[in-house]
Amino acid sequence: MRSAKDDRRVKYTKMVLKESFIKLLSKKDISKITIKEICEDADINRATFYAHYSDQYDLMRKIENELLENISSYITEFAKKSNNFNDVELIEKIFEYIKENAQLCKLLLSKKGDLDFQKRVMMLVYDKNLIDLTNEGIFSREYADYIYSYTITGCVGIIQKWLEDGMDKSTRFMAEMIIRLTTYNNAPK
Amino acid sequence: MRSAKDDRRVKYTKMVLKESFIKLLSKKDISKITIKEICEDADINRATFYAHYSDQYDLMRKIENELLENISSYITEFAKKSNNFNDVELIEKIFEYIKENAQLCKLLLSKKGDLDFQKRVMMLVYDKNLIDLTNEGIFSREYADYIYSYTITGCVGIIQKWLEDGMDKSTRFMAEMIIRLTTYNNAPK
DNA sequence: TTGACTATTAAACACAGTGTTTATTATATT
DNA sequence: AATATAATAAACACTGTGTTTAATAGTCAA
Repeated sequence: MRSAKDDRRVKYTKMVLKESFIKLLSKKDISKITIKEICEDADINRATFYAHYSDQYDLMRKIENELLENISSYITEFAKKSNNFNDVELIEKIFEYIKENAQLCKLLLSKKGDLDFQKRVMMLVYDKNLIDLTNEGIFSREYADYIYSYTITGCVGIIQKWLEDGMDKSTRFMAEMIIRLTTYNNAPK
Repeated sequence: MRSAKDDRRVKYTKMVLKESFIKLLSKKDISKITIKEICEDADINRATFYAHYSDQYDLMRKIENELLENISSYITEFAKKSNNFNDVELIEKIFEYIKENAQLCKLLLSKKGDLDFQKRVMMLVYDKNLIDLTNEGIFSREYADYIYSYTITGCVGIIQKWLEDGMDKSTRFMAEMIIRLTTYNNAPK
């Protein structure tokens, strides 16, 4: 069962292209990065780039999706190993992951990054693991949807600030704060 | 006191360039929009574009700043006219402005827009007019900063959802919800 | 290790858009 | 009406794009 995806050459090509792209992204905005430039840095033929990606934005999107998958399995792994954990610990895991992968995360989760992607990261936690506000009957349906949006984007803002400040607060401090801020008890039925 | 800014020709040039750019932006991503394309649509010489803007991102930034100023004066105007108003009414004004300028606001405030700009819009309200959480002594300084980030970006998320849903909730409904969500009473000193 | 497979390569291509300059024309302001 | 200057058309060299070609080199399964 031979697949191009498993070919060492392909793996190498994609790896170095991603590395060079990230290196460039830390220096300038994606709109100013050219494909020629990425390929020269990676020492990969330009035609080869086009065999895998349509442009720098496509490459970016694929890096984002990979990060998303990595965070997801990181959390799943944690949930499997420890059979007794609470919400704070789970959210702490997210912060730990970000800290361990700070270089990339700083680029993708900063205020210059793509908000839609950042929301998806937050949804990883909230969709699967946290209290469903509607089911608890605290809020009406129409309220719950808005609260969900508020919570998700609010958390994005928190993480951005944490990254901007050089991640000086502990992961535990952050996780506890998030839990506190996202637990509402002051809205009408 | 003659200034190039006041020249009718300049005003016209800038106006049609902005119009064409916004028209294009509603059809495709800014990264796919070329200066040649903008100029052809606006029927303006390309050299003239460069006399005013460095590229499409520069043009975008200037449109954003203008919108920001317009919202700001819209609010100031309201505050001047009515000598008795509360926070809900003030926030309602923001929603009203967005509704009145839906075409542009949908582009700049949507999830594809620039988060940093969107935060600045939210700060217009929060910095000047709403309760200073720290001063009230409810939160410690380090908490207050994070709560501020959470609140600002959270509000961005709410407005995005409102726009995505076709602004079907009333401006009053939205304003009251925002007030309710951004009034915290469950954090430690 | 061999042989089939295929990813990568260098080179070339036409093409589109960039950013700037030049002399000329058109318009605005006082 | 005179002066100032914004906008223009045309041309420029240049950079990057996306694709194609035939040759090369690396990979994997038997």
